[in-house]
Amino acid sequence: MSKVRVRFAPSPTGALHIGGVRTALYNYLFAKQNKGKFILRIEDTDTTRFVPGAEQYIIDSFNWLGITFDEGVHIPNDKNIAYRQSERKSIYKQYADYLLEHKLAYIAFDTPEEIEEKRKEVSNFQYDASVRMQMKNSLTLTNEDVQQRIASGEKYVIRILINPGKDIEVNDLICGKVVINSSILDDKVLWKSSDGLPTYHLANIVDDHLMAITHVIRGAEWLPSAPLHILLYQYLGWEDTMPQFAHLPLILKPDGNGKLSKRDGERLGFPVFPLQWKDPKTNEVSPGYKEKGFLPEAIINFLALLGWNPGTDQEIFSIDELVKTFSLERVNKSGARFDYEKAKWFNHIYIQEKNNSELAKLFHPILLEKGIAFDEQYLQQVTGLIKERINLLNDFWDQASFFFVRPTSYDENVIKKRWKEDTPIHLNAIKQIILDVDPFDKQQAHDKTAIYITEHGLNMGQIMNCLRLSIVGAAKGPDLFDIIELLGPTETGTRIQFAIEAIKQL
RNA sequence: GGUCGGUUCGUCUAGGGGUUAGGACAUCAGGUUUUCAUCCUGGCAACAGGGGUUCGAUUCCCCUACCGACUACCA
Repeated sequence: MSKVRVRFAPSPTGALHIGGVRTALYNYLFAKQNKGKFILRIEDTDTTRFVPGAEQYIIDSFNWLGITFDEGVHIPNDKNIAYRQSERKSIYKQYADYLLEHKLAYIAFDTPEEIEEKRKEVSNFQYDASVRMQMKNSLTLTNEDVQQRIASGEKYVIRILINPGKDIEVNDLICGKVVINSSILDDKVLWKSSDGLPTYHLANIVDDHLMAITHVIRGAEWLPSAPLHILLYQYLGWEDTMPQFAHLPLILKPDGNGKLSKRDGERLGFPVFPLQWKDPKTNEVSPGYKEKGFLPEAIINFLALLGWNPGTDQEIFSIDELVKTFSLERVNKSGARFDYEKAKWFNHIYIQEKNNSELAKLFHPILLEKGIAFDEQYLQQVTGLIKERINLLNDFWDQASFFFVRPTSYDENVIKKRWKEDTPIHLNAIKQIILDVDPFDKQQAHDKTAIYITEHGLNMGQIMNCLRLSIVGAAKGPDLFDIIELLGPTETGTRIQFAIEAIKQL
């Protein structure tokens, strides 16, 4: 068997959708597993939908995710091969001409408006065998007429000629054998003279052939056009090297019906793009997983399991393990609903797996943004204390702000429930106890505080919570004496003082 | 409308002619942490419906329902 070569071929019409990321991931895993090549090809044959910056966004996204390519638009190659279809423009026409010569395609002059009109007149109008002899094309017009129209600059398209009544088999690696009758296919436009560019169908088949693609792994929305593609391989005489197809199930909305869309993310409050994306036309900004505080490894793991499973109970997979374990055979046929909660759970797991110094680095941007000066050693210690309490990197500030700034407010519920008239007296006493442990020792400070509380016949929960309140500002956070140790006795004393003053005012 | 595909806990899924239908997320309850979160333990919770085939169907076959994709000079 020839060497595995697969491709991811997005259209630069906007940000890379999470479903596209999964498609690319499965291609990547398949390529790596088979020691094959993974190619990034940009399918920009629709000039009207081209969005500047989209291609770079796609590349940036894969860089962040750690999904790498062997060939592609962003990788220089010495053979001077173009991986952007707009730059391969000159390649396609000859294949359309070949089809024309062999009477497997024909020239059609019907304008988009005329066809639109037909669609209004006739319900379920389809440009196919049933109507093509009533249309303006090289099948109905004389050769001279056709030549003259072309010479005079009349716009035309080249359509594939599909003979009705033939069963076409798609042997899909995931869906199995799917049989479709050619009668339901229309004579699809392959090439248009208006811009000299092929449509998706032609460009895709020509490029896959020229790039020696062995497996086409793509979204299930392509399954209905697979028969057309197979026909094209046959027409062009490339049947023996035709790639194998694998159509991936769709990613569905978390609620309701239909496939996941950008709007669902906005509506339900989660990203659908890897990186933040600013639409150059509308200036609308959509959040990305990165900005939300996700780790790329977590996204990869989550996406890998959305539509595929190893057949075991294992859920946590490194990318290397995925490369080893992944198989197209175990990809599901049915669509999978997107589950943001589970994505967050994966992220939580991956955060725990990082060591403190790695993780601390990921918090730098947050502190920088807040304008907080910090000591790396200190940050790493804080990280160690709070890491198990967060799901997203962005939860950091919520869980750790008090390590860097004094509380500016105190949780009213805690005050109401715990703060008594004599609380300040006892807190002052405890403050002194902590200050007196010199050099400071966490265990000693704790024990002496506990002794004080029992000796005075006080309620442990009440006093400890008030102490926490004055240091943290709320009833949350890691072990109180761990916090005190990091903050230091002096800062702790100051905070107790501040809290007593502030709460007195209330 | 037509073509194709799909349907196991709320969600992702395992399983497969005889199982207490398993796991994970979410959720609920206990425990730990004198806080909150984590963590641990446990609970709730599913084979879309109807016909076959069979001693026996969630599993195989057919039909129905529902869901989805596609049906462009878009990809």
